Amino acid sequence: MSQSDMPTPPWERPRKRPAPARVPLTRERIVDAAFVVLDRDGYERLSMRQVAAELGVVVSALYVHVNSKDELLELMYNTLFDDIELPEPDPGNWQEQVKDFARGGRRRLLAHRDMARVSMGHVPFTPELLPHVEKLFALFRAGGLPAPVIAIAGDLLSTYMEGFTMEESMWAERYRGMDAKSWETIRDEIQQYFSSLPQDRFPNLVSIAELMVDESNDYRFELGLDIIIRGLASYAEKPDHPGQPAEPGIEA
Amino acid sequence: MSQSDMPTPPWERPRKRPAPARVPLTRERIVDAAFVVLDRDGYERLSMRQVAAELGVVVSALYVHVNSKDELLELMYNTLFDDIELPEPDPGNWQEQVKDFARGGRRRLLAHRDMARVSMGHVPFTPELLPHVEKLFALFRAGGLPAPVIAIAGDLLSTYMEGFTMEESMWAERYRGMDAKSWETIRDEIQQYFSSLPQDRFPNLVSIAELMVDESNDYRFELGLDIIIRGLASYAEKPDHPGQPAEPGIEA
DNA sequence: TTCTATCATTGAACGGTGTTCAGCCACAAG
DNA sequence: CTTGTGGCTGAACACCGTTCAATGATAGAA
Repeated sequence: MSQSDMPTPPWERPRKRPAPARVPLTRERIVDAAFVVLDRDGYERLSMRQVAAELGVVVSALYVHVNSKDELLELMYNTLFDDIELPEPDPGNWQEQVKDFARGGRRRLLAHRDMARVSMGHVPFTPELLPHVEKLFALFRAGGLPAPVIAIAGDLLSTYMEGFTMEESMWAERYRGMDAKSWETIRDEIQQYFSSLPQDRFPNLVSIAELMVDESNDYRFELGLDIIIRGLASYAEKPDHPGQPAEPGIEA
Repeated sequence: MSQSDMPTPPWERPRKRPAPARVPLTRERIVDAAFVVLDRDGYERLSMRQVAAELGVVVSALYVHVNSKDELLELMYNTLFDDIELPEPDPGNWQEQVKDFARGGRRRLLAHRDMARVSMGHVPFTPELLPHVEKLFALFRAGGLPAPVIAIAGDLLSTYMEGFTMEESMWAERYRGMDAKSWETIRDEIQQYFSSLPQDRFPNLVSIAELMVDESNDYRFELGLDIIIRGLASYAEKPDHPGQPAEPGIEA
């Protein structure tokens, strides 16, 4: 550290390996540094230059290991699927298994600041992500869902996960750095704003507003999940009662 | 046009009002120009400077009417709700009414290139948008949905709309400017890629893949919509059979 | 040990971006 | 005719993603 700042004395022959000097740059170290920047500064300030600075390196060094910022963001997106262990499909428990998948997804998205924004606009169709999609589809299959329903169920689930988390973190971002007390104040102000709307023109908004502020995000996420799962389950071909595979366009 | 390029002859006294010279800048004209740029160049190239150029004006002139690029994007987002006419709630037809709302939303999102990206990350809670939210909530209310379900149903529907359309236009963007023939080729390649996956490791992916390529986006969107509506309807308090308001966590 | 080839890393540059601000100039009010 | 006022200009600031010639250190060959 401080040694390298000293001028080299003339009698000191340059050593073979002066030190482990620099840890070599790798894709993994770059992704790690990107997460440090993301967590500290947020998505808007996540730049190649900041990542390079975090690694104590000049920006162009990054481009040896990563082709573009887009590619770096994709690498960050891929980490969402690291260490996921989807369970063996259990036909009697597929609904809870699917829910657990979604809960885990939300947890991972919330683990890094603005991660939902990184995730948005990526599709898990890269080769290393396909096994996970396959296992999710297996859960749906175990539930007896017909093929066309499975083909859309993944999108439905992941857009909900990402969209909900996105909204969630947008609010978190807007009031970042507030202590619990001023957040209480804000919450009251929001609630009061909705309550102050003319009751005759916005009856539903007014009556719903307190729910949207009072209920925890966990509860709301869980409820949305239930709605989706119920909708999916309504298409299940019961092993006991086959037929009625329920074409779209036919009302329940 | 060409006259203004000519040097002014010395005998020509400067006229009081040489012409209606410039149409004055307004928020509306700026938003219109922004859409021209968006449709022509896409989201990535939508910059304040490009919008200014489109109006034949220097970039800093925009900031007299618009506080930031973010505000301009919000103005663009708000146009999604222009001229929407939500119908009077019909309890017997609420499901179709809600679907129509979603279909209209998708149509509007697809009407401008990359509009889904603009929309993403905005929440319809500005004062001018609240009436539309109110009317949507009224449809849910007419369907007999309990308050907590209504409070999440809007999010569910809009994240699906935006997420689906987003994915849809990402594919469109990737193969922009291709004629129908080469698109057929691409489609075959995608299908062949999925079919070439090892059948023993990806049985579901392989069997679903052809659906995801064959079925039209319209069909898939409609199916996802059906799933959501069915899930919502399962929470409806039937006027005939009250009770069982269906708390989340209770399986259907 | 010395030379050499390779490749990660540097530093500078290019052409963009959002945003600010002192000044200018046309127009409307007094 | 004078005086504001306010929309517009042009220049500047501090960033951004990306490229590329030159450099430096390392590993292998001689």
